[in-house]
Amino acid sequence: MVGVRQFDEQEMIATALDVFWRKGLHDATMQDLAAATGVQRGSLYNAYGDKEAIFQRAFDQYAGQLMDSCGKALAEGDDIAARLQNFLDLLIVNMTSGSPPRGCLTTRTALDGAISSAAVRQRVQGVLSRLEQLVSKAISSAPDKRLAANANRLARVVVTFTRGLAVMERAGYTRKQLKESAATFVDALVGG
Amino acid sequence: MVGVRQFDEQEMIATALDVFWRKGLHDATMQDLAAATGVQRGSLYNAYGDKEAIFQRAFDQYAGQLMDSCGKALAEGDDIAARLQNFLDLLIVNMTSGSPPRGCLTTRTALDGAISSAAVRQRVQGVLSRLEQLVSKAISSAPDKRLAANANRLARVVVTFTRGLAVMERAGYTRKQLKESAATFVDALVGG
DNA sequence: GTCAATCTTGACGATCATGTCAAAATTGAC
DNA sequence: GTCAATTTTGACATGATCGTCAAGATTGAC
Repeated sequence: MVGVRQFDEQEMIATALDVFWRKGLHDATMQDLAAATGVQRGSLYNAYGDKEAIFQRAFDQYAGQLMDSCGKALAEGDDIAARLQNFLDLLIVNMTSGSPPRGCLTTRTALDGAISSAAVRQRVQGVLSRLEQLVSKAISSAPDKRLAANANRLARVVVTFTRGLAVMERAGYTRKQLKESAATFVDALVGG
Repeated sequence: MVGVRQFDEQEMIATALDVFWRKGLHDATMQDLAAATGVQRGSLYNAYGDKEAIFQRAFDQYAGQLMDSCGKALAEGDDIAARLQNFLDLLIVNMTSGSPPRGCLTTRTALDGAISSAAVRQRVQGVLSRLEQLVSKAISSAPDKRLAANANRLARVVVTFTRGLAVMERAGYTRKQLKESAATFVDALVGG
C-alpha cells in the first residue's frame, strides 16, 4: 500500500476518547482533537470524514471496555449485595477519575441536546440496554426469589440509579458521597 | 421614568425559560431568545447584559415553581410510599411534557460541560439540595423508624434516582417506562 | 409641547468552527 | 530508482454567534 497513514490509529482513537470524555461530543472541536493527537485537522477529515465518525469509534472502544469491567464486577462477590456494590463502585470510580473528574461519557452524551444523530443515540441506548441485561442476569441468579422474580424491573432501577450518580457527580458530589449513596441504595434495595 | 421598556419582562422570562428548557443554556442562542420572545437581540443585551443573566432569571423562576410543586406532592398521600410516588410522578410528568418532551432543565444544566459559571452551578446545587431537604423531611415524618432514622441518606438516594430518571428520559424511555421504574423503586425502598 | 433619559434598531467587527481543496510530501510496489 | 496511490499540509470559503455602538424612536416629567 502506498501513501501510508502517518499516525497510529489505536493511539489516535484513545486520545480522542479522552478529549470527548472531558469535553463531550458537542464541545470537543476538531481543533481540540488535532491538538491532543498531534494529527492535523485535514488529516482527520481525510481519514474519518467528520467528528462524529471519530466519536463513534472512540465510543465503541469505551463501551466495550466498560461492559467488560461491569461484567467482571457483577461476577465477583459472595452475594447479590456485594456484586451490586462492586458494580456501583466501579462506575463511581470510573466517573470520578481524572483531574478534574471527567464524569460519565454515556450520560453526558445522552444529555447532549445538540445531537440528532441516530447512530449516536443508538449507542447510548445500547450501553444502557446492555447494562440492564448484565445487572438483570446477576439479580436473576440470587437465591432470594423475591428479587430474582423481578430481576428485569430491578435491573432497570439499578441502571437508572447509576445514571443519577453520574448527574450528581457533575453537580459536584464527591466520590465519597456517591459511594455512601450507593451503599445506602444497595442496602435498601436488596436488604441488609 | 423616561424611555420605558417595550416588552413585558415576566412574559419575556417565561418564554426564555421555555427556550432554555428545550435547548439548554449552551445551545440556546441570543437569536433563539430574540425570535421566541419577539425582542431584538440588542434590546436583550441592553436589558440584561448577556445570555447567562437571562438564564439565571428564568432558572430562578423555574426552580421556585418546581419546589412549590414538589412540596405539595410530598405532602399529599396517606403514607410515605404514596408521597414519594406523588413526588416521582410529578417529576416524571414534568420532564416528559411538551412535544418533543423537554426533559429536566436542572439535569440538563448540570451536564452542560461548557458552563464554568459559579452562579449557574450553585443554582443547580441549590435545587438538588432543596429537593433533598423536602424529601428528607417527608421521610422523617414516616412512622417507620427504620426509615426515619436514615431520612437524610435515603433522601439523597431518592434525589439521585430522580436524576437517573431524567437521564433515562433523554435516552428515549417513555413516561410509562419511567413511571414503572419509579414504582418499582418506591416499592423496593420503603417496602410494599 | 418640549426635553432628556432610556430603549430600540440595524449594522459592524471579531472570533470560532466547519468542511473543502489543490499542492506538496511520503512510501510501498515494481 | 521510478511510479502512483494515498496522506499531509496550509489556505480558503462559509456560516454562526457574540458583544458593541451610533443613530433613531419612545415616553414620562415638567
